[in-house]
Amino acid sequence: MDVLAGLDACTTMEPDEGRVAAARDRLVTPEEATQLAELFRLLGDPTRAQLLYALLEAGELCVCDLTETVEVSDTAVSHALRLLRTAGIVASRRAGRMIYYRLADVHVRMLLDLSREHLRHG
Amino acid sequence: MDVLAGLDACTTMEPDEGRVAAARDRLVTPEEATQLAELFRLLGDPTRAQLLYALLEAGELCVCDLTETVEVSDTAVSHALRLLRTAGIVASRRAGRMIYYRLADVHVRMLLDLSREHLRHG
DNA sequence: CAAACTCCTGAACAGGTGCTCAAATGATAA
DNA sequence: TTATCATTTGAGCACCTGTTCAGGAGTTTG
Repeated sequence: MDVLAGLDACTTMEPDEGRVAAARDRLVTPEEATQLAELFRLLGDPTRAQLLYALLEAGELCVCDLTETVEVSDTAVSHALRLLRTAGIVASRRAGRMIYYRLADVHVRMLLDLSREHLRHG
Repeated sequence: MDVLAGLDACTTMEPDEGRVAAARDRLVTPEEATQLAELFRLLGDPTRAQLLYALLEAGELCVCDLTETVEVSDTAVSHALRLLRTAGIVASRRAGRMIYYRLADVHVRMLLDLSREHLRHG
């Protein structure tokens, strides 16, 4: 594989506005990388990951249901959910004295789904 | 949205081997969730994330090039790369006294790519 | 009202993480 | 060989993280 394959392309092709724009879109600044790391960091804990995959399967679960899916106290689950909620990874809804959590958006679902595929067929 | 939408389906439809098998494939055990968390944890550090996105853009880079993309010492970069290499996230190749690193497989590239999209259009 | 239930908050602490420094390894050049 | 370059390794340490415990807040039930 050519070490500089991507960078050498300009010696064999004329500049192209479309490709240039696409390359600029691909660039990730240190600030963006840090934001992405923050997202991954939140997914990168066994307790939180189990909660998220439980929500991926069930759609929506209350804290007491989620507590049964992991081996920690309900307090630890609550702390974990607060981190995920603050980061916009999950959303919550009150119904009586129970609070139901769900994955916040389709991107999070795709991320969890793709990662599961990576684990099994990577 | 119905809280138990997924679970109630069996009251309105006959069992279906295809759907049952698909549901079983979707289930993530605590052990799998923990493995996935380990993957996310490794992506969840600003230094490592910057290195990975640099590799995503450039294809292949030596340690000295990678050191220029982050604000830490070459030693810290080496420690970070060892973690990623041990986990099978990056692969390395020696050429003279330089060692070139690249992303290990297409799944990692897709994961980084999808996450970048999440950050920008989520 | 009080009791019961679900969930959240703050404090404290053991354990883990990522950094730098100093030293070592492997490879090329003089 | 000796010197130099690129990278790795191990030690030490400041900082961060996730947990439990104790207590509080909001909601329904008797």
